[in-house]
Amino acid sequence: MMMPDVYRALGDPTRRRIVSMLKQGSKTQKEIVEAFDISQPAIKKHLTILLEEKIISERLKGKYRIYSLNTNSLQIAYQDMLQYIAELLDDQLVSLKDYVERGEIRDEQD
Amino acid sequence: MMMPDVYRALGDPTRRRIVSMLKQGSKTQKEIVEAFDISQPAIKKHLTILLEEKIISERLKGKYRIYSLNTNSLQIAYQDMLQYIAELLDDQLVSLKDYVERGEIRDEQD
DNA sequence: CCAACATATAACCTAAGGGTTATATAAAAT
DNA sequence: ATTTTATATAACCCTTAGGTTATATGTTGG
Repeated sequence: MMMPDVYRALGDPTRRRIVSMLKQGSKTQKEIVEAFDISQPAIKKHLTILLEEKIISERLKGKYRIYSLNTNSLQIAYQDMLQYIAELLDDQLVSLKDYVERGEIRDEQD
Repeated sequence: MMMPDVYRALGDPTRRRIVSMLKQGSKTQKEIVEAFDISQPAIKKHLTILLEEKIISERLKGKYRIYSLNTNSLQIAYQDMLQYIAELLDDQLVSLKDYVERGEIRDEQD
């Protein structure tokens, strides 16, 4: 089991479309398949990846599989990214300091 | 030339590590290479991709190439992703707004 | 000038990603 | 009980991504 990777999950345009679809509400696999031009197994693979990365969740209803957004994970992903940017900006101040201190004299390394 | 895709740039863990390194300050290619277990050409490829997506920039200093974060672009990149996720979450984002306004996160710069 | 160093580039390998078709399985409908 | 429907799975193809080694190019120090 690996750490959920939102970059992996959302890195593919088809998966982003699926996720966007699910924003409108839960959908069966069949409904999702019909919304795309690609085959059912291909869609299934995308769904599996989204499940693995916890972006969506799945429940059974008879012969149907119903997929919905996992808002919890998305929210966490969102916060992680915000945090990341925040840290970046903070460090940037340090970096500026670093630049001033070390200046252009960078060829005296070893 | 291919479609600029921030997920492409940040989708690879090695590239994210490089970005994290550069958060600490500018580095020569050599310094970056030495921080990883992979070969110089491999690192070079990652740097090229980050350059293409404008996440980093490069300047020459004699025989050295010095890489630094393009803070603005990185920020925009993350904001794009955040925007996407935010749209997915819509109403759920109230608590998040709260979180942001608490001042732990500064998502604007001067 | 020459040797050493930093980087660039070419050629190649392998694994993974995204797609396919064909077929198996499970639930529902007839 | 059979057929239809929804989903799962297997086997395969093609392209790309990420890595390698070997070598060329450019810059600097001795």
